[in-house]
Amino acid sequence: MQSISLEVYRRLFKAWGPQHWWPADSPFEVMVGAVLVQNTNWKNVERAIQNLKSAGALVPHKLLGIPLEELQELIRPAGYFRVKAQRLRSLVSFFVDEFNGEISAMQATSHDELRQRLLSVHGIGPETADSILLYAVGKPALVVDAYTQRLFARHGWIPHGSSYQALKGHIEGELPVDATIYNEFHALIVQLGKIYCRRTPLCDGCPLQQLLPEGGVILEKCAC
DNA sequence: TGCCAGGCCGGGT
DNA sequence: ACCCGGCATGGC
Repeated sequence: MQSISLEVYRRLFKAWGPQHWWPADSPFEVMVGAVLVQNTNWKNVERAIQNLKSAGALVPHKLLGIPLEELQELIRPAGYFRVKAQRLRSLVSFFVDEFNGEISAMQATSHDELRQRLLSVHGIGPETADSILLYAVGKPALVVDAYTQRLFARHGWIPHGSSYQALKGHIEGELPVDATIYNEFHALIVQLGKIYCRRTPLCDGCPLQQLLPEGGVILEKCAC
């Protein structure tokens, strides 16, 4: 396969169509969700988001005005609530202080500079930064998550233990530089992970079945 | 009933 | 440059 990433994209998109990501009502909600979903089931994040909405806290200055302990209680369902409450404050303070709380100010910043500045925020690592770049700001930043790493490594498409940057670069090099494509690519991989992760063998019905090595040795157990 | 989810940080090799 | 323990709730 000349470009495995593009082939994966084609097959998943053909099978499942556009995923309409990120599931949120506003770019700010995307940023908040990107922190809350760190190593956490999205179902739990939905509760936390709903709590924030009910409290009217899904606006930068409102969120920053909430006492820390209160913020912790609102996001408790998302897990790591003490850590994440602080991370939310760091991110939102950054957003307000450096961009006046306006997404348009982020869009006016160059991709590389914005990524560096996001990474400098406490609690924002490579995946969260890329999620914000892509899904909140609309920049063409490919998001690599645990599913993607397992999928590509277990099929031998990249070496085991490849770094985030290595995999991101590899996939970006095989796809058109297009935020819409990157958006769907990551969303479709997550969908794949939700269905075929762990105990379910990647076999009958999986859109990627025909990409497997003959006999499916590598994927005998699991796709992720 | 345990295991794990759309990571990241800090301290130690 | 890696490796590891810690962080926490809710679903299956």
